[in-house]
Amino acid sequence: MKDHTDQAGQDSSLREPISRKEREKRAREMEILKAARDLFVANGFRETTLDEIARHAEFGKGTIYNYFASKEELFLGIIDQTMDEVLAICNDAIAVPGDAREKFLRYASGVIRYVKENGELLHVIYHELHRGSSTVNVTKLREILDRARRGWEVLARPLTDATQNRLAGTCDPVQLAVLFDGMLRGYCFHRFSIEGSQQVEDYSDAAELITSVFFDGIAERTHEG
Amino acid sequence: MKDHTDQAGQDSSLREPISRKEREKRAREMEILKAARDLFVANGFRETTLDEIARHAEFGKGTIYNYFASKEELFLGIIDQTMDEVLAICNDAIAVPGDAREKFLRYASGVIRYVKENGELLHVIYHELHRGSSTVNVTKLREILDRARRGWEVLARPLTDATQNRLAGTCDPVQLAVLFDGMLRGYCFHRFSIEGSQQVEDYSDAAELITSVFFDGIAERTHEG
Amino acid sequence: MKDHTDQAGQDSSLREPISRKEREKRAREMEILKAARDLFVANGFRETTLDEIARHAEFGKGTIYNYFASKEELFLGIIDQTMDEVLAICNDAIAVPGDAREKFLRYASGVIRYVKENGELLHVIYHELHRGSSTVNVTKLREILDRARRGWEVLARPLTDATQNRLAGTCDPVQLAVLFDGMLRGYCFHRFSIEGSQQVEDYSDAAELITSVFFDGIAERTHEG
Amino acid sequence: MKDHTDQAGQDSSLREPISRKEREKRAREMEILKAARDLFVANGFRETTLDEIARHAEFGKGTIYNYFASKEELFLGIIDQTMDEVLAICNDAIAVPGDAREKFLRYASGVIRYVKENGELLHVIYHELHRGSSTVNVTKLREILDRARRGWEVLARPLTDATQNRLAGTCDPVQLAVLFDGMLRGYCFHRFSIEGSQQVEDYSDAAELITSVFFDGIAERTHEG
DNA sequence: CATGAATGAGCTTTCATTCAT
DNA sequence: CATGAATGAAAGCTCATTCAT
Repeated sequence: MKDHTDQAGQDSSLREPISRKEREKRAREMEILKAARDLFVANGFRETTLDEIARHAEFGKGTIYNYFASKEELFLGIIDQTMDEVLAICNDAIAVPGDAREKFLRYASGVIRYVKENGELLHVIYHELHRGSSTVNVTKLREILDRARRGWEVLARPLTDATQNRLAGTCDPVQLAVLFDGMLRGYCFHRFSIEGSQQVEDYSDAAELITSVFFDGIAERTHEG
Repeated sequence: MKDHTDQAGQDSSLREPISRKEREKRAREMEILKAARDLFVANGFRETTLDEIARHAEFGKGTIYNYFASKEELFLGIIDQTMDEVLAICNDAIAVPGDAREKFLRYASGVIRYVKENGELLHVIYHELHRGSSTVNVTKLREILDRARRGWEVLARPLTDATQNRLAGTCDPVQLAVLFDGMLRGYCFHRFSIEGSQQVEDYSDAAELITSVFFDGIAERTHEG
Repeated sequence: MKDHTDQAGQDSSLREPISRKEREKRAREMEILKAARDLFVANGFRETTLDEIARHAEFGKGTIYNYFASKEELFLGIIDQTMDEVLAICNDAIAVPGDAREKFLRYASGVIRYVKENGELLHVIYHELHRGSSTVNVTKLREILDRARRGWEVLARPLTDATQNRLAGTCDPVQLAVLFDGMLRGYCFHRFSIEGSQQVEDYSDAAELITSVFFDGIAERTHEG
Repeated sequence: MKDHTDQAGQDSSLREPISRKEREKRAREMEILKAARDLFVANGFRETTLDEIARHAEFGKGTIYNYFASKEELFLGIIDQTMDEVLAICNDAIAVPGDAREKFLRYASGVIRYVKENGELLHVIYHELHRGSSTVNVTKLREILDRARRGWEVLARPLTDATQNRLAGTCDPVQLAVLFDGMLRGYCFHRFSIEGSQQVEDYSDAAELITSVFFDGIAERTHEG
């Protein structure tokens, strides 16, 4: 049995040849990222000290530097993580069977749930991204922005079809995806930050509303019938 | 005659009791605000130092403190200014004759122009507001958020009318205003920050697009006719 | 005639050759000294700002500099004043008819009253004097210390007489004056600063006690009779 | 045997559970206190900068803050030290066999030696204490003053006995201790600060003189015999 | 002369980063 | 590798002094 387990371990290691050491290293890296993320979300990037991160991650301060070359790199690691997660939401949404409306509905509820759980992480990230912080590797920054763009491109895909989007051909579908995203983020910021409603409510209504406004608009259809 | 002159003097002094000194003081205060605003927009609040502000404003560091009790107060001064300006855009938009669509179109182009000129000032402000930076006077903070809300309420007014908004009665018009604002800010962030297109283009197209999406949605009207 | 007038002027100048302007100047100087003294006593020298002094003296800050070249000079002015007052107490005491004990009793009550009225002024002065503050003109400092010494010398005078002081000849009378002064200042510091008894009490008891200890000691006279 | 050794090890660790690290930490803390004390004595508390302290202690500025939360805390640490040392002088004096005179003689020479070695530390401390610097924790301040009082109470103890003190019953013995202390401090201030005689002289003469004045007074005993 | 706005050197304190253990 | 004490550059802020009015 023991051998078998080992072999199983080896099998998986054939795909990802990760030794125990390597696995532990990754695990510790994740723990650090988790701790830092919590604090960045709660207090912002500049406002969070490495002492706090180390204490919260239950590691020595020096250890953090064995995993991330600087506080900035640590932040970039979090952005990487986040970008992956957001991209996953996009891909998940796009995989939903049905028309664009259903895919966007899924995206909307995915994002709202994510913001509810991760707070202003996206806000903090965009804030830091925006100010091309002098120290950040410009290459790295471009790469991150590219990944953000990729999310919108994924969302834009169903909108290229004229049956899904009456504006197809007249305007950039990515643009439209950006607008949808804007509504979502506007909604989240208003609801979670300004109004601060933290009670666990159903937010599928909100997702429905936003999707409905996006696809149908709010105007009375006077010309119908 | 003497009385008359005196009274005339008093009359004008009632309207403009502002001495040259006072005027110069105000002017310098505006210069400082302008310099600080530039830097806050470019680099964020925390990342801007008072030395930089002083240098950029071409004043001594101490002078800044003669006008604003702290860096925080200076920032609050900028927020005040900004809130006034944004509220002015709202009121200007609402005063446009015609239906809600025309008012929102005006608001959209107003905001886009404002962001083009002032950069991500709003973004920076919301970022700081949100984190309720410990030192900020809580009363002051609430007051600022109230003023933000007031802007949305102004915008929401034309949406309370069912002829303007098919959703009137089913959802909060302020919510809708927030969504519209979200699209606008999403658009601006995408265009000015991410893509960084700074060339002076016409952005009435963008305003039209956003307004159109908001009122008519992007869906094909298959059921028409 | 001119000479004469001048001389008369000089003569009277010893009494009052002082023009209105000069008189007003002196008066303003005194006002500034008074205001500064109040604040130095209350808060110490370093802790008192020139803004406070100007406000309390009801003069512009620049005006202070027309009368005193620096904050330090202002402080030296106060020291001058104080030294004069303390020397006056010494001289007043020494002029009392009777033996040394009566003179010292008068000195003691004079000092206690002075400290009661002027608070820790002497303490503040000695504190600043002691640390040969780098900026203080060394000549000025020596001069001040000389004046302090002069006070003790005045007090020491009646102690040079062997009928007044059994130790005359064996120890320096100035030393003894210093010890008496030490008791006085120890008493005042303890009573006014440590215990903080501010109620207007009679302090002739204290003066009597101190004088009595100084002249008679506290030991039981077992060998009397 | 093993247990025994272990236990022995534990026993000694109970008495001295101080690791090398801990010992070194204490040693560095002492070094910082020593450096700060030197400078505070020489220049006063307000006039000493943390840069100077760091330089004189041969530590980085930040290191000081690893040991003391603020300049104020550092000063309080010094006060603690000093109060302990002064109290030790009191207790040592009181433990001397013999009558009050012998105890006070010991106290006098102890204080003179202490002041000679530590300069006007006490003067600086009292100066700061008195002005109840706004930031100082009031509780801490009261505690310090209580400790000062305790020293006087210790000294006052032998004076409660009527055979030692002809004034017992008529005046507070603590008061008398304060007067003795005043003479001592007056003497030290005069000798070490004003006159600045730094040569290593014998000062038992001074202690004798002060004690003699305190117990016997300086008056000629005309009524004797 | 009186004034007080402007000034910048200098203060205390924080914190990302290094490195000896 | 993990650690956290040591570090000093850099931050926000104060205030004695100057000088144009």
